[in-house]
Amino acid sequence: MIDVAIIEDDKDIREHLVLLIDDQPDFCCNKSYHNVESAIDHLLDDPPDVLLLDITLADGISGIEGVSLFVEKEALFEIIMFSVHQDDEKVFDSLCAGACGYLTKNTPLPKILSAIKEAHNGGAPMSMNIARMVVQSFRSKANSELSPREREVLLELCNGKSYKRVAEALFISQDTVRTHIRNIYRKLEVNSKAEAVAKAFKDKLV
Amino acid sequence: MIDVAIIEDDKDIREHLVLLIDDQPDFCCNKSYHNVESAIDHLLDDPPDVLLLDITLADGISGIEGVSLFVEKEALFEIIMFSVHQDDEKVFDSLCAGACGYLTKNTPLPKILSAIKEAHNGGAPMSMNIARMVVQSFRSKANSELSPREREVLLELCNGKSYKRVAEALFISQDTVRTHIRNIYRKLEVNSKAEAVAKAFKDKLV
DNA sequence: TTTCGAATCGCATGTTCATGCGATGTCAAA
DNA sequence: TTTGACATCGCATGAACATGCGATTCGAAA
Repeated sequence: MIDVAIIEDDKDIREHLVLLIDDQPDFCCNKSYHNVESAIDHLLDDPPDVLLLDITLADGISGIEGVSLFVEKEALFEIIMFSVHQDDEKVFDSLCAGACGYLTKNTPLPKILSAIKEAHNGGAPMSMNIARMVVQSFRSKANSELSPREREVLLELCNGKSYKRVAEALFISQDTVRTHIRNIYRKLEVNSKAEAVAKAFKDKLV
Repeated sequence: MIDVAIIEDDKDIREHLVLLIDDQPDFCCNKSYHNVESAIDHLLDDPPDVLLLDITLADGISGIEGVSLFVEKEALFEIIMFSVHQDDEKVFDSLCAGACGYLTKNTPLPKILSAIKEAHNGGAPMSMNIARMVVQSFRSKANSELSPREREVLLELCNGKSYKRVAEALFISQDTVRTHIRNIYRKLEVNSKAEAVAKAFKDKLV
């Protein structure tokens, strides 16, 4: 028996979902709220197993801020975001904040139910295209304008090494390190170590 | 009708899978190989829709290197990794290389089939705990030992700004920037901009 | 066979940075 | 009401870095 809570500002959707979910044999759903403010104390006191959380709440705390709040307070339940949006930003912000899943609102009931089960069993249910976005975000750009040796040098920089220590690590002179870094800067269009390191992380060269 | 190819070094598993998948109404599976080397030319010439790729191949090119190869050659099919392993490294390396999904070998046939469908329809099928690992990897550590102002300064550093430009951006003197950075270094236990930036990215403070 | 990128090394100069030691004012918590 | 964290500012010095202009060698591609 999975105890499901819902925060959703649209009354129709909310009540509809509550009825449908509560009607299922293995689910119960008797905690529903129209915003985070009215839910938070209650949900912390009497935690459900899984929370379905709308992102776009009418006013006050947004769904994403809500996730952060629950995580800060060390809430015990899993949070699945429920949203019409599928912009990168909302998705990644939700997951960074601590949601374990993300469903778009067009998800049919059976999928919602299996997502809730999955979240409760330690999974990370996501709508198909959301999952693809998430996986895509890992793909490294493998910036191949850098030579192999330059990539090695950049990697050392990303580990915080000074010219001297890079030289030691790669068994070359500091002057050679200097030359490689010069070329790296030209190719990456930067002109400081910090910028090079930042670019390396942003472009997933590491 | 989804055309499935398999690279798997264990003869029993391979032949078993081929038979099971090919037997399904909406699937065909007549491309199976025991390693990447013997598959690559054929799969590039006559691409399937989806490739199930074992990670731990007996010898030669590993499954992960295989993904990189196919991606380099701009192969047209989706790749689902198929592995007994669920170490972070193998999973993330696979996705970084360009796989769109990751199944553990204990996955029952119906799940394998729906994963293949999902991959073919633009999804990113993953075993439950793999998906959770992937989602967890987004969670920001929100290192709160830094003060708000220090976080702002660090953010500017991550954008590659010099002390002077940070000072301009935050409307404070260079000396104040220096002080903040001093404190950031102490708290993050680093002693250079590059290290601080690297740590900021690694710890997802940005 | 010549050209070109990659990798190696050297030197010199000016800039930026790291770090030591100060200081003041505010605001909240103890 | 005193402590302590935060934010602000200042100065001085040595170390690290950025960048300019060289150079040689090697191997692959043209």
